[in-house]
Amino acid sequence: MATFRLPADDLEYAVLAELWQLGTASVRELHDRLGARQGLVYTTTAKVIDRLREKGLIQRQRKGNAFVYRSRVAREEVERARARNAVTRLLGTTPRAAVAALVEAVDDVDPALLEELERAVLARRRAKDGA
Amino acid sequence: MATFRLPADDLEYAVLAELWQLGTASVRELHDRLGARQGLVYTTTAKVIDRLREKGLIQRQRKGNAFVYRSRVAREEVERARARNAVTRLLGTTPRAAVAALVEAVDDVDPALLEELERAVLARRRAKDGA
DNA sequence: GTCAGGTTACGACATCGGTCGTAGAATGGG
DNA sequence: CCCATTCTACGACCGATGTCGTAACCTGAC
Repeated sequence: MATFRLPADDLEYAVLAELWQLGTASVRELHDRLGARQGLVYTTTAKVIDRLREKGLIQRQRKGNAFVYRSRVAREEVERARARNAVTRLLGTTPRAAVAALVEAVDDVDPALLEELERAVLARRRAKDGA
Repeated sequence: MATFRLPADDLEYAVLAELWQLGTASVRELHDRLGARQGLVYTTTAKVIDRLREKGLIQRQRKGNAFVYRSRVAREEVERARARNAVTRLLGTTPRAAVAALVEAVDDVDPALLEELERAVLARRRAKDGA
């Protein structure tokens, strides 16, 4: 059975996520925490970080002989955009079937999140009713 | 605010979806329904279809001077894989926050699907309890 | 049999992201 | 002041996908 396209590892996003958590970090730190774990060489991590900077998603500041980076985008906003994007793609053609597949996927990835999902749905509904 | 990467149009998936719906279709038909709507030229649609064939996701059969195509993969299976994939990526780093963003996204894309989502969650939970 | 018109085959180019190598720049120890 | 260490800059390549253009191909009508 042909696998239906495995997307990239999303290293860029991983870097952003790490920056959200750390606040600021040097290439070295990010590499040790991300790139190295995946067997990548230092310059690979550096390149990814640099492309993020080119896109304006992160900023940097000289510190000693290196730079420390910091995210320029709010985590929530990016999460929202990502989710929005993924959901839009997923629900494009067959919304109902896709919703079921979505729930199933969440459960598969981590059963505990199914409850979380239920809570989130209820919360969202409450918010709407209230509004 | 820098947009966080707009993915491809997923023309390949659109073709697959169309084939699931139509059963079989020629390049011409698919192009009129998909490519043309996006302002693409005929050969672009044809190329996309041909790459799908190379990957073994669809098959074809001569009919007159053209080919008619048919999907080789089950819709459910692909939907599942796509959902699985998207959810895995989304929930990668910050599961809880991501779940909330997910629900919000579903609601934004189509409010009616929020109920559908709730139903799906409950159904899934019932299925698990039963199991 | 021939030819016009639709169809297919396929090479080409662009972009994006992952991946690396090399070369050049900055720094700190001696 | 000089060198080794570290870091940055950046060009290069790859695979996937979107996008076309051109050339070859087939078929049906005459």
